Amino acid sequence: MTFAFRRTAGSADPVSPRTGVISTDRGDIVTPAFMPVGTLATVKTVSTREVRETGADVLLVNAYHLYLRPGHELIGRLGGVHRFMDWSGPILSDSGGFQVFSLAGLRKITEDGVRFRSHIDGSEHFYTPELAMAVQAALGVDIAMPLDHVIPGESTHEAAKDALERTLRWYERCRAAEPGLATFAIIQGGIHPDLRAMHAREATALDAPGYSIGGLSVGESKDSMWAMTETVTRALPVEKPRYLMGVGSPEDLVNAVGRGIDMFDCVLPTRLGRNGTLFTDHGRANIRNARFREDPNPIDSSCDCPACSRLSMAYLHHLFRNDEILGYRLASLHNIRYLVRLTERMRGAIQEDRFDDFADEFRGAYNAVDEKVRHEQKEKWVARGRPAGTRKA
RNA sequence: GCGGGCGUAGCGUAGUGGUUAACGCGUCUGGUUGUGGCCCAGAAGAUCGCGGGUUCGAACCCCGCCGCUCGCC
Repeated sequence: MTFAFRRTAGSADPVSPRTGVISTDRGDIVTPAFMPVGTLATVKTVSTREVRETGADVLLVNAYHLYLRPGHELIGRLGGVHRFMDWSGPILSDSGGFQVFSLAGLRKITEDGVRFRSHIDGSEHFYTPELAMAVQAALGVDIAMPLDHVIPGESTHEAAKDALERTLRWYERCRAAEPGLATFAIIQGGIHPDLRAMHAREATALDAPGYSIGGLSVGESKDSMWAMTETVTRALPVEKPRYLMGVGSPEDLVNAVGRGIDMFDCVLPTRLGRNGTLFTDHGRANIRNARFREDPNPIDSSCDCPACSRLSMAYLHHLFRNDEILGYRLASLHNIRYLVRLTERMRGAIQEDRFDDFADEFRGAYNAVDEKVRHEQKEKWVARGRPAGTRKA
């Protein structure tokens, strides 16, 4: 299996924006890249052909979910996950470490692995680094994640240190179990800068094909999220791809690329899409809002997704008001296309060495509407004689 | 025509003498970050069918009227 990353633009500063190309047997991934999430071997509500048309190079699937149902061995017998879901491009799988942490019941973590109960039927399972890798190998993915020990965001230094040391040991077991798989190292450490830096340095010494930053965007403040991201990217080698797991929103993508991140995955575009929230350059728009009832314009006139190129906001509004499935699909496609297009725009800006200007302009326009909404809310409170910015007691 | 039942927010209902009339849906507005389409949070909205009476106090008790509904001629 081939896996290679080459930078195509950007400086040698490890905490600065860059573009690149990841080469795999199933094609190239140009970076910065947004990876649509297809947890259960489906990007919810949309076909792989439609996902391909958004311009996404790579999809994400989840080993924990596919292990529990329908089973990695079954998918293996059917020719692997690419064939199963009909996606010929690269696929990255998450190991399931996060899901064991967030979904499963009765977790018991030992040095060997983690015993947990399925969130589906309560059945008991023992998930080990070796099993996580066997699952991902059976799926036949192009990039794998090691099993990591995920801990709550507010964990103490001691607990975070213990978890990251275990994650390091598990990483070595994962690579030994499936040496042929391109398996990234996941950097943990909670919100403790010294641990983050230490983990990044130790993982760098292991010469991983790429580095994932885990355990962020789980409730910590944005300030500490970006501080941790910088701490980690500063300690990572420039010539390897960096993947910020589970992030993010359009603002997050811009902020992360500015700090040298190359890859993202996030459920936000599809989850928000299913709930009627659409990304635009002027902030989020809730298509259910009454102001769109008769709006003949597309969501975003500069967008080339199926909804924006042919349909009005009034129609999308109508679909959502009636809980029509087509609405979920069109909104998901728009949001994915929006994030993919955002990565395209950022790549252009990096190549032309004007990323900072792009980022400033983007933030100004994207936050303008939020400011307006906040202002209107404040006016309403003031009009009711309530102190601005407070809630009813 | 006679007899019964019912009229409470846009809809469906709760409240049968005691603070400021409650709930669900709907409406309006936020939220959602290594995915269950859910869910969470907040807001607006009611001259309790109309008129009169009893009472310190009425959505609630009494009378009349109006409307809907069921049954019987």
